[in-house]
Amino acid sequence: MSTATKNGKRVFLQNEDCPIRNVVSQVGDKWSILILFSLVEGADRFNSLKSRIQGISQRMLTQTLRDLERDGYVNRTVYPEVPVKVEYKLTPLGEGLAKSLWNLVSWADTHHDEIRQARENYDQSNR
Amino acid sequence: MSTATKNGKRVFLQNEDCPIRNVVSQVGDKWSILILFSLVEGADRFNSLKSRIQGISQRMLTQTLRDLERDGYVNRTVYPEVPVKVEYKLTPLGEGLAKSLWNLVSWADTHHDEIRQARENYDQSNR
DNA sequence: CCGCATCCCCTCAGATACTG
DNA sequence: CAGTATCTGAGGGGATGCGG
Repeated sequence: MSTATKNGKRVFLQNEDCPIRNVVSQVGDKWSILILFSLVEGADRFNSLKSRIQGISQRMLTQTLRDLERDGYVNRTVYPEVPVKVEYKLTPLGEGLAKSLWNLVSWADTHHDEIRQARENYDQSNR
Repeated sequence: MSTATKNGKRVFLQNEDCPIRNVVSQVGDKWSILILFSLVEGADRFNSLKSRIQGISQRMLTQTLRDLERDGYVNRTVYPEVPVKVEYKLTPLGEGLAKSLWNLVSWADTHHDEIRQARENYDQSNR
């Protein structure tokens, strides 16, 4: 895991190739997970995605899709019709990622109230 | 999941309280996961964490620990010795989060090469 | 030992306008 | 329809110096 050990404790290496960072830093941004989970239900087109992911700008949708494509999570297919149609689809790698994210998402869903409660308590104590 | 449905497709709401965003935006930052996984092995002190997480600055370690504490993932205990000793420890909530992140991390580890390969291919094609 | 305060750069991301 | 280009403000995060 790009880790070493030092007096019995795991040390996380800073280096370029830490898999945790390489994956999480991509997936952890503001939009990637939402796009990923939108595409789990099947291929979809640019503007359809845009309307399903509320609040995303055209710019960020384009950019995030490019990044996801670059990492091999998403395939982009252009259908040269008029007007143009572009479809985005998860690759097997992308489906694997989404699957391994599912735990996290359902955990987040279950414990959401608990977290919000903790935040309130903390903010009240420290003001 | 803070989602609705529109002609058979899931729509992700933009609103304040999307659990996915609330959890992922915290955990998805540059350092949180590394700290979380460092603490899975047991409570630890500030400077020990600092030396285990290579490249983290004092500022970001402090700040990220505060955020994790605020969300209820981490407990902070001050031992008024001389010099002071401060210990950080996962709460049950934090342990639950770490556990649900484990899938993702091990997936990342397994597919790291595949992703790097995809990146290289993409970068070569688009230059 | 464990922080907080300050300064400062650089990237992220929204708004807007324009193309094939 | 599916983008690209440009401008801009907000904030993430490093470096450094001080304080209990």
